[in-house]
Amino acid sequence: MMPPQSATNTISLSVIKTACSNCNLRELCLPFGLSIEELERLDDLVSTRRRLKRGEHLYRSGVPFDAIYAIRSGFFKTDVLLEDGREQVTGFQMAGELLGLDGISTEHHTCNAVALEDSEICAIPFSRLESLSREIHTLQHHFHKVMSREIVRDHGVMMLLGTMRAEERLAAFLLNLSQRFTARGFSHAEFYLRMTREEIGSYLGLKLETVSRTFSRFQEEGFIAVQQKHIRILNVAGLKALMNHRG
Amino acid sequence: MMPPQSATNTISLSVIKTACSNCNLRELCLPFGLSIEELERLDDLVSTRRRLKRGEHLYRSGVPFDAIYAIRSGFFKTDVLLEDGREQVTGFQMAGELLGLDGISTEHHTCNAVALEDSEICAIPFSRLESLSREIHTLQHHFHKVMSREIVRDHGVMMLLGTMRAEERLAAFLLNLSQRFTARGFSHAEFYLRMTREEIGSYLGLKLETVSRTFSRFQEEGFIAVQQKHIRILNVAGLKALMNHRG
DNA sequence: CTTTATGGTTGACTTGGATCAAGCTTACAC
DNA sequence: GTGTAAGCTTGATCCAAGTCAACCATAAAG
Repeated sequence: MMPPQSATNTISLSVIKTACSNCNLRELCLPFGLSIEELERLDDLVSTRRRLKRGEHLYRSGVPFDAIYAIRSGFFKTDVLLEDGREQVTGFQMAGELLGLDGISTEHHTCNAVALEDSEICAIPFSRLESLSREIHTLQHHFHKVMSREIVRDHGVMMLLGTMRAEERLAAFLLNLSQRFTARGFSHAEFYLRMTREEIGSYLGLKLETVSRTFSRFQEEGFIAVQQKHIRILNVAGLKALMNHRG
Repeated sequence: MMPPQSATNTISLSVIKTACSNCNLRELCLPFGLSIEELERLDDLVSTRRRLKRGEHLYRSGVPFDAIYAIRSGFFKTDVLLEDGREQVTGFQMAGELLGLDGISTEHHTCNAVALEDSEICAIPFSRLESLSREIHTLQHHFHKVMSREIVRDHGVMMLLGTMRAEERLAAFLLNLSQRFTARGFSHAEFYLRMTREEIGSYLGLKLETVSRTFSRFQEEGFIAVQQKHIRILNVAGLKALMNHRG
């Protein structure tokens, strides 16, 4: 499906709806901290919108890089594939988060980004982002913070994969999702998983059976209620306690 | 030990030696791709040098961030600690590589950086780096590439921790070190490990005994010769082959 | 030189999570 | 509706890596 083409009499409304300055995610996304005038300059840059169906790739490993992407709605995974077919999911991204930072390094994307539900993204041409951030200090600094935050997040994943047991990994995963849904105004205690057990397993360095069994165990112990992809967190403290218990 | 204080008659020599423009690591480090004039502007910024003894911290998790650091000589590890004492080594860094990018996000460092041998670093005040990269496009772009490269590296570590077996992890680790030593003009086949088996294990998500046993197995199979921290790689192809064999 | 501490190796045994396998649930295509 | 495929759950078994323990190597301190 193509982005809606505006008829002449509706252009202004459509433009307003597309702009960063009117996006309700702006405090989570790249515009964070910008003034009104600065925001308007960013609007010029973020002109391209694109809708993706569930299962569609936003980009694939190896393709030339020229833009980063802000998620306007929907849910994505990024993954890296080894030659022998093994997959590592490197992250799950939701509204307001940026995709594509991996491509700056070599000017080619180094992972795949796949929509896990129907989604909408804003493309931000990278060379234009660099020019603009040479002019707008706040934008420059915020962009640096976003990249750095990604590095810090990655360290957290390394910690998880390197030192935690299956229960701890899954508890950390659920608490992280919960916290991010909350930041977006959704319930912290109830949500639908957009990814399969296999994708969760790949992200957490576990097999899908282990993910499934661990969910069941959490349910037996009253920490959560699971029904396929529907999760209710019943005992946040319990999940947190799981994580600081032994190595 | 303090950095050498120059007497008046030796200042110019000392300054020349300290400058990026005369640093033999410049093609591996931040100055990559800069013109002579641009390099000289970077020199003004990278004024502070610091020596660290083996075991000394360059920074600690939690301390305010104000500079990133280029390694001029030596060897570092970065690690993250969990409250219960578990450690995850997030990387090993050598000459020409940057440390401290994790601190930009929250304006506080989020990991520890420790010298694994006597080392020397150049401190680059971050706000001045941002100003200068608003003026020098090449510097800005290269800095973005360096941050992005770190993200890509982290994805590689996730792949390693999430999907590889002990043998594959250790082979990947040795090949990575070898390749980085080569890029610095050292032998690709013979080097001293600066870190303990425990630190290797922490980085690779293995226990020190497993690291030790896997080294021994590699030796039995003729891939390497190990004597404590001294490593000779005898069969690069063999190590590479280990990695693409099954999941 | 000897002592001591830190780090490395190796062996015996255990275990958490993988593997293999069967059956179940849900959603969608026809 | 019914059939089918994809995804999830659960059980039985296995094995790679962890744990526990003893001993060895090297380097620094006295």
